[in-house]
Amino acid sequence: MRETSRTKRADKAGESTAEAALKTATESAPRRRQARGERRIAQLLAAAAGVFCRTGYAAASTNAIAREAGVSPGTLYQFFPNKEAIAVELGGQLLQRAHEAHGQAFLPENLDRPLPELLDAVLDPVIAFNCENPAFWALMHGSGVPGIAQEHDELHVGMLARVEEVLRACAIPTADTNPAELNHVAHMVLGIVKASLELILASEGEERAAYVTELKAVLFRYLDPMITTPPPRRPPR
Amino acid sequence: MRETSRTKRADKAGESTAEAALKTATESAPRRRQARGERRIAQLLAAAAGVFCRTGYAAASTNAIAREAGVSPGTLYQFFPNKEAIAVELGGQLLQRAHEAHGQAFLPENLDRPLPELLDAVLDPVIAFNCENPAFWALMHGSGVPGIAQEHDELHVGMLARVEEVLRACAIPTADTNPAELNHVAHMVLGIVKASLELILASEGEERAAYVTELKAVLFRYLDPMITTPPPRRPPR
Amino acid sequence: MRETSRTKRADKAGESTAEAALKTATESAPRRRQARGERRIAQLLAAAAGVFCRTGYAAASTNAIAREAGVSPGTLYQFFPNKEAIAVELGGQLLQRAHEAHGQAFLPENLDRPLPELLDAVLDPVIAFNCENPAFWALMHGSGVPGIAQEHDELHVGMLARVEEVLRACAIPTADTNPAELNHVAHMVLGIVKASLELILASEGEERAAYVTELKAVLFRYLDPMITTPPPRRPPR
Amino acid sequence: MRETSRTKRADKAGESTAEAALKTATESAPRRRQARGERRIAQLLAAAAGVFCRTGYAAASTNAIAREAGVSPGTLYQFFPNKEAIAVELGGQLLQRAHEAHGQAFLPENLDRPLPELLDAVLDPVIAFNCENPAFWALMHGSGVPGIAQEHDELHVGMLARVEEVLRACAIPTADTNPAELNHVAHMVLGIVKASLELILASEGEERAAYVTELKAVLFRYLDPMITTPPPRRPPR
DNA sequence: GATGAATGAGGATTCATTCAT
DNA sequence: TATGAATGAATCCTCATTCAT
Repeated sequence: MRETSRTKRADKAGESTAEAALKTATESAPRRRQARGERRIAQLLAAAAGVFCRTGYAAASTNAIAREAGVSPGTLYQFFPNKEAIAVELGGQLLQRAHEAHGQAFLPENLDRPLPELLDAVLDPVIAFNCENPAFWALMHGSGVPGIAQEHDELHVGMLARVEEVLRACAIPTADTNPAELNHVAHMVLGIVKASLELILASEGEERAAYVTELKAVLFRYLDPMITTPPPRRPPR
Repeated sequence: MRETSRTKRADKAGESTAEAALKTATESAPRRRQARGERRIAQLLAAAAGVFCRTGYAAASTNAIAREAGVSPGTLYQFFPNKEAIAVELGGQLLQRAHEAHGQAFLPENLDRPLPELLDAVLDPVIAFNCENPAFWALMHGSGVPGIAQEHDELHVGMLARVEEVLRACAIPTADTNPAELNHVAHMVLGIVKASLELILASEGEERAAYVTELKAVLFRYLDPMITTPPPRRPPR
Repeated sequence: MRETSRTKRADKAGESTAEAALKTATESAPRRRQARGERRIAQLLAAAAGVFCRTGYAAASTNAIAREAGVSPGTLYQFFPNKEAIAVELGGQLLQRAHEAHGQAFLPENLDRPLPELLDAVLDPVIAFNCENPAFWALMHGSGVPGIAQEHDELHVGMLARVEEVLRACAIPTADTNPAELNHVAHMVLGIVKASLELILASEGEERAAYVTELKAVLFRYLDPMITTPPPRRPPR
Repeated sequence: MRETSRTKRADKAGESTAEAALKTATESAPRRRQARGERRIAQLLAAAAGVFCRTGYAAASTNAIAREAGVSPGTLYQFFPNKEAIAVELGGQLLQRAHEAHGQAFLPENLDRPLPELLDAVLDPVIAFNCENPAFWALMHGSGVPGIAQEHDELHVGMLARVEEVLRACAIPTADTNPAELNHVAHMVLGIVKASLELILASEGEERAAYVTELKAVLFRYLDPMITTPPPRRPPR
């Protein structure tokens, strides 16, 4: 009954290249208009990020977002069919960037390193990303939006998979015999990271650094005993 | 101008002594009526707990709570001056029970035990309490209600203090030199417990047990190296 | 659709004397009950007077009246079918007393006195009554209750008639030729009295006395030129 | 936490200069839109005036006002933050016009005229204003709104001052010796005017004219004896 | 595209009134 | 009778969403 779907921008994005070619002649004006549209969207999403951060998704009113973006509510609805779509789009973008950050975190070569280095390599980008995009938490945590929940779940599942992958690569003995347990460990690791992230985001300066150190200590001590590896491990995949 | 306090009962203070005398003989009826009121309150709080659990405080409508309790909206307001008061009362009751559970958890004699037993002694009641009162999380986490936030903070500070106390009792070396670091460790411990609690609450049966075990493992491995007390420890699991 | 009518007490009041006679044997118990009922009604009306005085009729809640009377809302409805009935009953009682006061004010022999004495004789009881029954104004003025409005109108009409009567007795020349004008004068007199009454009620002590004097001065100077009766008059104050 | 002030418009402050530039060419459209808003406000205020007049402030529901204005309740709240603000705005506008009317009434040159002319000069504009703005009474009298009460008090105090000024100018002997008494006289005059105004507003045509005449007669006869200014006066009517 | 007015379904809360005890 | 809980319609107000310009 209600449109849960994407934004209207997606429709334009789906234009076939053929049509795009046809328009090259008169392209300057539309392009500018399209560019302005993009700017508006970015503007709106930035505003939404700010408002969501401050008040949470539920308490954020579309009017507040429009006002923060310096446009009228009508304009907002020119680009997003409803409030949820804003969150989904914003979540998507943040997710995209999160994936990039994580891609950088879970490099294959990291798997060969000793655990402390591995933790540095994986956690630092994740922490950095979250510090730079505080709205990410606000959205992913308890927005209650189905669309977001799905995205969040996808992200979560992805991260779980990556963590499990790392754990498997580190050759935890129980992992081979009991995949369920490995899953539990991965969940715990993720949970610990999230909990610490909250402390990290809430603090700054030296305190923040201290929490980062502490997080790594927790994970190191938790995971180190699980790791069989003396030396000989072969890169996964 | 607005009553923020408990219920609206006890308005009959102005009763003439004559009438009061008339009633002493037949006091059982009023008492039964009062009992009904208490039952309603319990009913309403239970309903509120359910609704808050499902939708969170902000999205919970008083009408929904009344409906869940099987009464009319007006009845709800006979016992609570406003939505917030319901949350505060419920939070207060849960807090009370939480304090009892925690009192049982942080017994002085536990401090002398080896870490694994200490963890069992402390965590088991906390976990049990949270499993039995899932609304506790829903309320304490992000209700946005000032009264609740205060209660939560008090609880949080109290728990931090207790954790620090335990840590200090276990003679963590850094604790003496650096109280700030001890505070960070306490925060981490609490964060880890909370994160795990979420996993524990979201699962059941064997999986839940597994997460409990995992939580204890995490904390043991995190804290054990900090403990000066020399010999008698045996890795858990 | 709604009972606008009298109270339930009225029903009992209407008991035929025959029935009353039948009951004389067992009268002591009922009489006490009835007496208690009367007390309750008096209690409730007193409470209503207070609340109406403080907040006005519209803003007065039945619960507040019951509370002020020290009884439960249910009890209030045992004696009055609805909020309006309370106002009507209270208005009726006050009106009764007002009529008594006015009856004392408009004595036939006063008509023969010189104007200053006449004014004293008429105004003093009216003023005294209103000072002693401040609820009278609160109710009569802008209660918006149809029943009250009617009572008020009756009172008003009655007073107008009496004032006209006095004026006519004083043989104002225009009164004979133009009854409409006489009516206007009566209205003005009443209006002036009411306006002054408000000032009188709002003040106390010497100030109140000053306003009383002023009121009489206004009326004297207004009416004196209209009076045919030639001889001996001396300006007041 | 809540906006008590004017309307919610003027939120577009954050507009980028780029868009602002785009619009300068087509400014007529926004202006027309704004004009529509102004019209709506006027419409709503007119509706409010009507409803307040009929039912009084307290009993007037915002939905009723919206309905009377032919708009939805939401629209009303687009322009006024709450019910009180409507009353305050309406009161303010009426007060403004009242001040203009009164400014016209209390011209300095009037003070030199004989009393009957002075009364004409002062009363006629006041009466005219009140006849044209019947909502003025409804609002100023017993709205119970703090904002209004303040406005009303200011008006009242202002009028008292003006009346006292006039009285002093007319060189009432007692005024010099006893300022308190002068104040009482001013209060009486105002009270008489108000009472008469009620009669005037409630009637029409010849009757209304008659009451106007009567009011002036009352005031003339009340004040004339107080005036020192020697001879030239002629009884009115 | 942009604007801001318009909409109306809800949500919190009150209160006159009724009812079981 | 007295009690106080129960009712539900009505009130003020909000906000996601739509529409005319």
